[in-house]
Amino acid sequence: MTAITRFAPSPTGFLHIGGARTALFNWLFTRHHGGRVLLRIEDTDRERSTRAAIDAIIDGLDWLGLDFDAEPVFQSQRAARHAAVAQDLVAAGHAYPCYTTPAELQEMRDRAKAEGRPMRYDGRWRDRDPADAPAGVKPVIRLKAPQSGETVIDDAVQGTVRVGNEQLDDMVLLRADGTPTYMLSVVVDDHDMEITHVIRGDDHLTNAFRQAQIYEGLGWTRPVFAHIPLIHGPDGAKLSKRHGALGVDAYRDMGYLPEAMRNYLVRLGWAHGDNEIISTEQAIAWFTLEGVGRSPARFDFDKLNHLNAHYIREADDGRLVDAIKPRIEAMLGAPLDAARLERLAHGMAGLKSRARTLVELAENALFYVRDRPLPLDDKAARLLDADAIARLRQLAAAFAAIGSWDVEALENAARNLVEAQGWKLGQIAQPLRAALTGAAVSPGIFDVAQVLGKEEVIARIHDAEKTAARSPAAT
RNA sequence: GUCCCCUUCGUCUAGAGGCCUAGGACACCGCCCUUUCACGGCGGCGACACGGGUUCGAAUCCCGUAGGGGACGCCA
Repeated sequence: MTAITRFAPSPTGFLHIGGARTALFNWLFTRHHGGRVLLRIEDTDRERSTRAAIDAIIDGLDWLGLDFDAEPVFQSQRAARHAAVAQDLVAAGHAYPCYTTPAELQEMRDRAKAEGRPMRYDGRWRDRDPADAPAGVKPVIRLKAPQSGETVIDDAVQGTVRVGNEQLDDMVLLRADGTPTYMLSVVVDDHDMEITHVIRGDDHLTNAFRQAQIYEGLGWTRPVFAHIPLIHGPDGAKLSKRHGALGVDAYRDMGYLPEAMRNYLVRLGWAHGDNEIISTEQAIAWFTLEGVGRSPARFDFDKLNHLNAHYIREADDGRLVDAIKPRIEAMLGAPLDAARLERLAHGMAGLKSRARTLVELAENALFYVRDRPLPLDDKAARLLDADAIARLRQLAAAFAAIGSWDVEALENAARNLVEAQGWKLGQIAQPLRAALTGAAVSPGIFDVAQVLGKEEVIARIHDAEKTAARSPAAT
């Protein structure tokens, strides 16, 4: 099968997580079946569409690693084509000018509301002679929709969905000012772009009925529709700014890796057996519409974090250093020199199994590149009591005597000292950790010492002695 | 209100009539590993919304009920 799909956001805000998933599904689907994914910017609402939003969306898609097979189509530039199609429909007798005034429409709306039924245009100009047109009123063009029978959609995700045609009315195709409405634009663009599969959020499911009627009037064959469930917030309601409705750029800033994001998003509403860790290649190989669920899913940061931690562990050390460099420089307020970057690279193996996000990774890595003397957190300060300092002094002497500065030598030196003195390893390992990292938690302390180098280790131990002397830690 | 859709552990889900005393993952709780914290390993807690059918047999099929969501514009 050759598939042509499209992702069609309206640029009235950032690319939110639901849109990102819709884009992902379209992308996966076409990459799986072979074909093309297109991007169409639905910017016909010139009031609300902004260049900044367009850039944010394209930028977000790019970060997620979703590429398109052609330059984006801007819907606003196709208005003339849309209007021409509407006129064709009028000529063919499938649409007609309607001179109903806003006041009359309001009247219909009020009556509908009073009678407890949805507002439906009553078709008063449907078969009326345009010669009756009141002077000075610009008409809208409405579709002459079927009034009986039903419209049926065979949705690839939702199954067969049907609605009685009496539920639908003659929708506006062209506004009084001659501009096309969304319903018309979408149909014409999808047709002209030769879209074979329309994969979009199921908030569009009811629109599909009306669009099907337009296809009908035009005599065009319609694409396969696939309406995927929306992503909901933790409370089960539509994702709003209150919960996770952030732009994908916000997730980038929070330190998520694009591959983690893709893995998380593809598992939201789609499954392939019990597989959880799914590479993009794997997802392409496995992705089909049959695997898409019908019920909405809630966004869950815990699971995203878990996946992100996994992909951080898998990531190349150099890439991670590059990723946290700007974050660390921002925290330090100064650029990192080559020696410090080197330290980060060497320390990365121990760092990356302990971080769920790049933000955490950067924070945990800070001690490697900070200027001496290191600030101590409360727990570290408490670890460095007088006894601990005394032990550390002996440890420093043992370290100073080490010839080959490797992890094994460091650990042996420490263990020998512990044994000779009848201590427990923790009695020097924890104070050493406090002295070298300023915290009670860190990667393996001999690894840290190895990465820091002999000179720095001895110096940091001396710093700790001085600090402790200045303000004796409570016991 | 009307129409449409949805309903398996707290969350994401597997399940397409017997393989289900319902499986996996996240989270949570233990234990192991261990100098700390992670990682990893092992184990635990925990769900078929409810009520009727159909069937020898239902999480799976049908009908109701309840709950949730979405759509009802000369917005997209």
